[in-house]
Amino acid sequence: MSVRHPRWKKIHAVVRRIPKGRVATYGQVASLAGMAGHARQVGYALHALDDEDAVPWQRVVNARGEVSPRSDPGWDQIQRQLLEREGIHFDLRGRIDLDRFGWKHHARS
DNA sequence: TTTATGGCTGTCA
DNA sequence: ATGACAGCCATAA
Repeated sequence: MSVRHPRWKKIHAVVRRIPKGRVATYGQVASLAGMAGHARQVGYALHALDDEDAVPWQRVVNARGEVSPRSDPGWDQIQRQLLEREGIHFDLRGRIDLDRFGWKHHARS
C-alpha cells in the first residue's frame, strides 16, 4: 500500500489466476491484464513482484514455451522444477507444449 | 523533467 | 528449425 495504481498489480492478479498445471505466455498475461503487446512489462513486473504476493510467476513462460534466461542464472532451473512439480512436461530441449499446457480458455480434443 | 533498463515478441535471413 | 535486429512501453533513479 504505497504506490498508487501500478499496472504490475494487475499483472500479478492475472498471473495469480493461472490454473495449476498450466502455463501462460507473457503476451497472454499482458492481454488479460489489459496491456496487450506489453509482454515485456509483464516479465519485468514479475521480476519486481513481492514475495508475499504469492504469485506463481513460474507459470509464466515466453512465447516459445520455454523459461526465459532472466538476470539471475539458476532460477531458470528452479522454475522448470516448479513447473514439473505441477505436472507440466518439458521436452528434451526444455520446452513446454503450449498446445497442451498452455493456458487457454478453450479446451481442445 | 529525462535517461536507461528489461524474465518479450514478431519479422527476416 | 535456429539466430539476429528492432520496436514498444511502464517503472525506477
